[in-house]
Amino acid sequence: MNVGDVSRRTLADELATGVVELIREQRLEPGGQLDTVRTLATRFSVAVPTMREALRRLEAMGVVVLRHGSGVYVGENVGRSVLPNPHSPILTGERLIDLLEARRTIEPPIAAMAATVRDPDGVARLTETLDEAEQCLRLHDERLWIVNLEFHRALAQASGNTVLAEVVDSIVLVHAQEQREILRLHGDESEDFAEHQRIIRAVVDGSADEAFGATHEHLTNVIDVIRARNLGSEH
Amino acid sequence: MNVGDVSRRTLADELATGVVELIREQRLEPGGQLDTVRTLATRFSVAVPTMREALRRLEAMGVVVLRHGSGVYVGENVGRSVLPNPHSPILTGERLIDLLEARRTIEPPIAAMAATVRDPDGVARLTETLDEAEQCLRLHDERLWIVNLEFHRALAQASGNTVLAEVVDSIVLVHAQEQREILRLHGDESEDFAEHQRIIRAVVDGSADEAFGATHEHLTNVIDVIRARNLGSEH
DNA sequence: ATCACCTAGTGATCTAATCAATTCCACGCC
DNA sequence: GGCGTGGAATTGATTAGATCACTAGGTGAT
Repeated sequence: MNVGDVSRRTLADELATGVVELIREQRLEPGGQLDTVRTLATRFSVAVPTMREALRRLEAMGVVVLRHGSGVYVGENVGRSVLPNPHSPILTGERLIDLLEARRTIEPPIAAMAATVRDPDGVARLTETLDEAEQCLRLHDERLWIVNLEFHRALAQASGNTVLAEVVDSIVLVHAQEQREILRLHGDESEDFAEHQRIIRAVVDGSADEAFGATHEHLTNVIDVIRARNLGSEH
Repeated sequence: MNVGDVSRRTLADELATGVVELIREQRLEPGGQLDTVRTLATRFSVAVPTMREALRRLEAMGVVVLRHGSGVYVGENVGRSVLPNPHSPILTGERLIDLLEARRTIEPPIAAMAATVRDPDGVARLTETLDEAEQCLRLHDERLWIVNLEFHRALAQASGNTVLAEVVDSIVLVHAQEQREILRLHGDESEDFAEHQRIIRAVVDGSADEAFGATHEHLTNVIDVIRARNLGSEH
């Protein structure tokens, strides 16, 4: 996205924009159904493969979903500003540290906001992920790493700031495998869980400073573990 | 991107992944040329329109660029984790405040990092945007808002953290028009410029606290202006 | 050396057909 | 009457083939 770019746009690009505008005019929400590919092609006076190219663009952004045999639907990302790149390379070394340090920069103030706002739904969702994590711990369920991702996403949503929520969502999801590996390297799931508990308690108590500190400390611990491991693996 | 999603993938989706892997195998950098669409289709044993659909997906992410009459090239976003959604809705009201508050959360620590790191190239680029902004001010060049965007992007890059740089880049670019309107509503370009100057001076001086404070104050000022304007326009 | 023109290569779009998945409806059985 | 199954219709997915539009490189003329 180049602000001053005046290069010629393809028809597929124009059509993608046109479809998004149609979604907006029809006030369709995520999950809502659009016209069929063939009807959209007729509507915009183009061939079906051309409309398909446009829809593939939108599909890549999660703005639409094409269901074989069913139709075209509005995707969850239609209102989003920031997206994860599903083709992002696996982060290692310094890039992985960058990721964690970025999270350590962004997530503590998010936790403080969540403690300040104390939205009942946000808090409920947070507590829910904690319950799920506890169950995974008890049952030695390897889905724990997924539940941990959900915890961080829920925390960001509990901040009440949609842009920050999208940012954390994007970072956490696009590097889900890395997060999985990080939990493995951490080696102490119970301690990780306890740190999440401490963060939630601070949010529930409305203690913004404690929430900030707990989150910062939690992510610092993670960074330290990964740093030590990286140094180890490079000898 | 749903971590646990096991639904059937389309061929276009598989091909998109295949092309990205090819880019990686061939160690192509942004700007590097891939095989032609027809050759790629042959290589992956699919029809040309199917390969085109896959490439449209990748084009939407900025991972490839299709140049009419020339060929297929690797795009700038090939290594990125976080992307702006070019079809994002224009933010207004509370969503716009969310955007600004997100920036106020993320950018002050970024400025502090930039002051700590004090990378010569980063600082040079920052100073460059300041010179450009000064020129725009002097000549009453309306491109000032673009240069201001560049300032914030350069600041994020000067932090040395690639993930944070991508996040700021995404936020700032996807909502470029809103930023333009914000500068207009601000009404005092010279003051805005002076605040940017103060931030850069702090970075150059290696004063992390001052950089943090100056950035925080700058964005708080912007938020206050927009808040007052929003309250005004809703009566 | 530079500019203009032409050709070949390559992306862009179209037409038309067939294949594959989903949904809906009708019929039969319990 | 309700439920289950099968088939038809609808809709997305992919293919094959053709034509159009743009770019890059090479050659010839000035």
